[in-house]
Amino acid sequence: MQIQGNKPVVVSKQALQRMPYYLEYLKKLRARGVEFVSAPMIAQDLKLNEVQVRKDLAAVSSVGGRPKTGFSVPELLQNMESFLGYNDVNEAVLVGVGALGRALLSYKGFSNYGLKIIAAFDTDPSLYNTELRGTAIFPAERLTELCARLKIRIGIVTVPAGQAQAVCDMLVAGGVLAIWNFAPIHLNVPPNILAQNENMAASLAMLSKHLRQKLETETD
Amino acid sequence: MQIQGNKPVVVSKQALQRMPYYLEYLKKLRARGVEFVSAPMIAQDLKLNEVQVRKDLAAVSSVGGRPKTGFSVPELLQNMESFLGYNDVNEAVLVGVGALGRALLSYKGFSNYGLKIIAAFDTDPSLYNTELRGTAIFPAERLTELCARLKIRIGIVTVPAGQAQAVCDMLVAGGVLAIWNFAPIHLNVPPNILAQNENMAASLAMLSKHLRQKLETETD
DNA sequence: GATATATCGGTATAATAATATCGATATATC
DNA sequence: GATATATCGATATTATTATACCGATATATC
Repeated sequence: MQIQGNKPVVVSKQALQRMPYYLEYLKKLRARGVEFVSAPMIAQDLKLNEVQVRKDLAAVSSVGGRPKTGFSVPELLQNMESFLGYNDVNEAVLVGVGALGRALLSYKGFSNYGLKIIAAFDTDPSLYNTELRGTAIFPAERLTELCARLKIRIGIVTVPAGQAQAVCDMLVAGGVLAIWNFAPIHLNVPPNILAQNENMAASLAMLSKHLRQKLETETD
Repeated sequence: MQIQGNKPVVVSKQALQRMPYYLEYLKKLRARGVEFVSAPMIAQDLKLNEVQVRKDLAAVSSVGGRPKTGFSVPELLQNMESFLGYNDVNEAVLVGVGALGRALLSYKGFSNYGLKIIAAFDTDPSLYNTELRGTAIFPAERLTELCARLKIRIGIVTVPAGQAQAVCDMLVAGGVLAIWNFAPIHLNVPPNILAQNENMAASLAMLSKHLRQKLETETD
């Protein structure tokens, strides 16, 4: 719960996950020079419910929208970015320099989301003391120590499923507060620590199920 | 809705997304030689509600569990894999051979999920007629044509946000039925076509919000 | 073999999230 | 300046999902 002005605004998990889509959409509008946008308009373009959009916007926007006009695009953009915390930078470490780890290290876009990966870790000695796109790679044994020393708050886990829990424990021991987990397993973390799963296997499950249904009805 | 035996079993979206975690968990049990597992046991390990687990299992498992014993691990595993469709192979194309696209092409694990990427596309001519880990890269202009000819059903979109909708349209034109979208935008697709978003920006939003709350209460 | 009990499966309730409804109002239009 | 209306914001309803409850039963234990 967050207090803005004097009305308490609750944001559901789902709503929070929709925010990045609003943000991208608003950026597109700004690029086109659009000054105002209404909830029904956004709803139409993003294929969402009008009321849902209005509630979502109410949660982030300090200033209300105006009848017949809607919301100011630049204002909404600023509110959204500050709401999502993309303005202040969070430093992170990445553990597991495999294919996926490498891709994330190479991705420049994270700076737009307030994320900065400042070190990587792996167990492969041939990688030690090398760099990938400017990020140094350290031995996994030093994970806890370096997290603590550098006051790292975010750990990105891109190791195979079998090692993910061990890595997670090391991150927690190092004082990390939030973990972005790409392994398809449940991580046990203490309360107060967030384990956010990037559940690619779940996406694949959705794809697979959809396809099966389509192909079944096709052959009926 | 799915009919097994003669009782209709509905699987909620959320339940479907939990399945991969059950699957990995069951694999771990099998590796340890565990023969039976009960819903309360799974719930405890995966930090889920016992009833939820039982309902989820009921949705996939043709055979019920037994009091005092639970479910047979191998049986459950088999049911889960066939439920998720990981046994039959779906062919896919990938569009956008950037950092992320490369990572996905390099990832061997997709075969475990019944996914096989058989071609990649990009607009960079220097990539044409090259291969990445055995997957040929074609010009993006040929996307629709090749999808249709190869009867591809799944498209993986790893292009920047600005191009995602155009790529999506080409895939749909080529007869693709399901799209796995990594761009942080909403894709407009016809009904019957699934646009499954891998919403990494949403994960970052969750991380960012959690951190902000933690750090705020710390300084109070 | 009798008894106690862990677990199951079904039904009921509660919590959460999405959508519908409606009066109020600022602004575009005449 | 008067009027019509698009949009807002608040409240009510519905849908979905999660959790609690409870009788039935197979099996472990004595």
